[in-house]
Amino acid sequence: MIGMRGPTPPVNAHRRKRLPRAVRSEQLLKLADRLFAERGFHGASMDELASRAGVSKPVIYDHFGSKERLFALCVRRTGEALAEQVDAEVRKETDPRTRLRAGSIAYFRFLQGQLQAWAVLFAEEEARDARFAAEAARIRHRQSELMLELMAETTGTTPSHQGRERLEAMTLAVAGAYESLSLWWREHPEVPPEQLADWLLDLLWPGLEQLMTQLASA
Amino acid sequence: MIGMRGPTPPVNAHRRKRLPRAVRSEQLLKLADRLFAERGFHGASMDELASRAGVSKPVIYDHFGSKERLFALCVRRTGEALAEQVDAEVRKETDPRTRLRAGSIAYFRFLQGQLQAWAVLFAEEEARDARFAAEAARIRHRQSELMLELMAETTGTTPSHQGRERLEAMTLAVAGAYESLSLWWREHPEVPPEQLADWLLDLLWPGLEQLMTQLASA
DNA sequence: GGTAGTAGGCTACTTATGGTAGGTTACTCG
DNA sequence: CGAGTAACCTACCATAAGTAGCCTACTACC
Repeated sequence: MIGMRGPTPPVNAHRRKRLPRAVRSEQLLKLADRLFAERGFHGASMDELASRAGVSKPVIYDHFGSKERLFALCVRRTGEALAEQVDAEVRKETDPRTRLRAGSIAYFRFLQGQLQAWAVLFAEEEARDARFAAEAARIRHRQSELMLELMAETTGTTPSHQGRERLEAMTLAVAGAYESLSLWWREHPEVPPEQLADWLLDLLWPGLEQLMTQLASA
Repeated sequence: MIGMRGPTPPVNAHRRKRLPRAVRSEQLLKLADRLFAERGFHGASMDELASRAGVSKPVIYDHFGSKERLFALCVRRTGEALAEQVDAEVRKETDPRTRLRAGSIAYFRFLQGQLQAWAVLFAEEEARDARFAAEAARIRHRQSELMLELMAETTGTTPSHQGRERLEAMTLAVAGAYESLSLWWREHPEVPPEQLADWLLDLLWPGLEQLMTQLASA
């Protein structure tokens, strides 16, 4: 019967447990997180994910459509978690400079605490393929938006269109600096998050403060 | 004779012109630059490159070994060109702030003038796959090194180990800011390079200047 | 308790493409 | 003018993404 064609008689079918869709999705996402972190995007195969989940490949495709969309989802979830963490810490403070410091520390602590998440985000730079540019950009935009929001709160004004454009550009640039520093950090893990935060504050705060007052009065 | 196996009788072999290795390499690299810029890394196929070059696939593999290495080479070349351009412009000036401005303008002009190169570098973010993390990082490091060198020139001192570590981290962060702003620029191409440079200078110079004096005296 | 309907699952396949084995031909140089 | 080699070819393999088409465990309802 080897090599016979057509619909196959059941062999394994009775062995596995069926799960409700939402549960299966969550399980697959968690396993995918781990797998991508371990092997990177292109190193991870859908077959391996299927095998780890004890499920066949089409199940995964039924849930996520494609490998890219699955990866994008993983990145997005991690990015959201990071943003939430930062947001929460920032809102415990009121003074702008202290807020930036708190947010920075939260940012680096998140990466430190979840090396796995870090890898998924950009440590391995897997997240930065063109196919995920949108997701990578989304993360920077989240940070940028948060900064914009806080700046508006602080200055109590809404900048002009010109000013808003500039602010957006600058907050994205700042987010890029954080991202880049995170990569440097991988080779210098002995530096504590507070140190990184203080370095960045010294570098960026003077310019940021001036920018805020400048655009608030404009 | 359809489907026959074994060594094939010549069919096309006599048609193409043979080129010296170096010339063929250069031709392939240029075509690869264009192809990657058009389709991105994963969208470009070696078969298409071979076909465009009027050559068969093994020729490419003989020259570059693998698709990844070919891509890495393209990225590296473009990065070198960028660095040279920036370096040249910077060295026309002497005042530190003016130098940074000149370098910044050169940086953005390069991207503007060579949209193709931009795409290969990181515009499409293709260059940022894990497999090319090394190349992407190399570009940031080039910019970082240039900054470090210029700072040393300016202050006329060599910082301590501690200071050097911090400086390296900060210059990489700055390079990340440039990179990130470049991505923002893609959606706002009407902003002139000088504007971007001035924005960044206002944001970064106060912190950088202070950093320089601080570490020069330490 | 049986049975229709469906959510959840499976096997086996196709396709696309990176990469290679092994051989042929044009060019160079003694 | 005949080695020897550089440049090149055809035909193939291997891997992994993605799909067609079918099966079956669970639920709801009679």
